[in-house]
Amino acid sequence: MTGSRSDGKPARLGWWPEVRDRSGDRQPLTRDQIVAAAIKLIDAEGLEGFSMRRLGQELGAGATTLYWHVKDKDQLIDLVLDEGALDVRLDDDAAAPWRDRLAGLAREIRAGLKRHHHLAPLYGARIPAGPNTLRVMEHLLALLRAGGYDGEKLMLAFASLTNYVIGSVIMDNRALSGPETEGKSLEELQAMYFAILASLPADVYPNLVRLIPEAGPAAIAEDADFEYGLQRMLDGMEADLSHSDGA
Amino acid sequence: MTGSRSDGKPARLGWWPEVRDRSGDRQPLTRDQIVAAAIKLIDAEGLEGFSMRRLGQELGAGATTLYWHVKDKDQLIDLVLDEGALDVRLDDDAAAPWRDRLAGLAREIRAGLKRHHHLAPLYGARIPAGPNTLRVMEHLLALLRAGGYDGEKLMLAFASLTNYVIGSVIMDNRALSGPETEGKSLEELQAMYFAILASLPADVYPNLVRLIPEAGPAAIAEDADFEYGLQRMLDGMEADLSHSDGA
DNA sequence: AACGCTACTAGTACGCCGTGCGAGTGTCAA
DNA sequence: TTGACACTCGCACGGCGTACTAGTAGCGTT
Repeated sequence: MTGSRSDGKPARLGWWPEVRDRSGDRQPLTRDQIVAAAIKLIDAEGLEGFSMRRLGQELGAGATTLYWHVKDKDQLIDLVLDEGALDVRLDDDAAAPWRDRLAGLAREIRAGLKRHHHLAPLYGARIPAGPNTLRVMEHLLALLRAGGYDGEKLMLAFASLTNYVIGSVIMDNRALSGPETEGKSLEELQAMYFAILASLPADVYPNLVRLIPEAGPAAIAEDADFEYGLQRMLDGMEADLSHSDGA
Repeated sequence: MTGSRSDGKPARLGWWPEVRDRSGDRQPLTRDQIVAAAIKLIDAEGLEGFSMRRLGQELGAGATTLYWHVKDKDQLIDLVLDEGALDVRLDDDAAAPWRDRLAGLAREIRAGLKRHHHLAPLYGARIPAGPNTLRVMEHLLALLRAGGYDGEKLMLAFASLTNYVIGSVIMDNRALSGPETEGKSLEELQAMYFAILASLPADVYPNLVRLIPEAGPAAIAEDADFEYGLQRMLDGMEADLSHSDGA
């Protein structure tokens, strides 16, 4: 390998500045590679650690090289959101009861969003209208329609459901203000939050102080609050639909 | 007023470089002033236009002066959130039906959050545990408890409701990705979004294409979607409570 | 074999950003 | 008069997004 002289090329002296042989890694960067690396970087380091320079470094490329494949940091983020957060499997069982299918889809979307939880703050800033997003939206709309939603109410139900799902994801991922929260995990942050609530003056905030101890572990479990609100909203939707049927 | 010589101080020559007389504006900067100016600046220019340098300039102070009053940009943002977004009036009518009081409070919180709509993306990043936030939380908890919520379910209902309210605010304020959205108003952004949906291939996204035309103006009206989901969730909550009562 | 076109890479530089540091300045108590 | 304190601010550092421009590799054409 090194210094072989019979490959048809002139011998090269090791200490002499050679042209770098890049025949091997010459396959150029692709946008997909960049997006994938960005997702990986954000998952690993959070949004703080994500910069164009850093991403280029991660790819073994110059920072400005990325700008040939991508217009903007914003555009890259849109791609990341659509690729990373909205890659949701949509294989629901058409034979199952409508309500269960709807709940399953809502859970699926939530799980997709939570899969890359550092992206959560971005949902509040951008509407990614990419293929994955549109596919999920279309699927949800079709399901709502299958349950009897139509016309004006279809849009209202659609918006309400997405508002709730995204809201629940965002609320799960917020960093507590005040105390130092740098390298803390979500569980640690939650524990800190609970400690603060418990330490409040009980005469001013009687309900806040009692909230966590009274709730017990079941209410604190992952997805418990999401599930409760989801079921209540579905309750209301079913009732509303059957009421409209009767009218 | 100008040049009066009888005030006990030596006469000053107008053209001679005097020590700046700051006895008038010498009242030092306060944290409250800074927070108020930050809110005003963000309201006027959005989060993009908000920087410590810019804020200092707005206050006629050096950028680094702010750091005597405030630890961090992050800390300042926490203060801004608590002051600006959570200053909600909590004067509800205790004689009104429980459900109406709850709906009113939810609307009030939403309206407070929307009052400074550029702050919306920040709700997804920070939990402000300041006095205003805590006051609103306490009030909502008390109201839920008054309706019959208790123990484990109190926390679940509380979280579900706040998830939904905040989710709805955030979703209202997102900028559409893709097209240029720089100086656009929210209405213009919404119109652009609708246009994109309408332009989708109808064979792949049949429901998305029909969504807006079929929904009509009533479904697009401000707060219409929020109100629908809120009512459905309250439906479900009431049903759940009465069911628990009976059991 | 030579040329030119296109796809792609990357260094430099500009104007922002948050903020640590240290040197200042006015006020008031001793 | 002195000294402590409250408060202000310029400077500088390292990092950011990205416009611009000069480059290089590979390929199709001549």
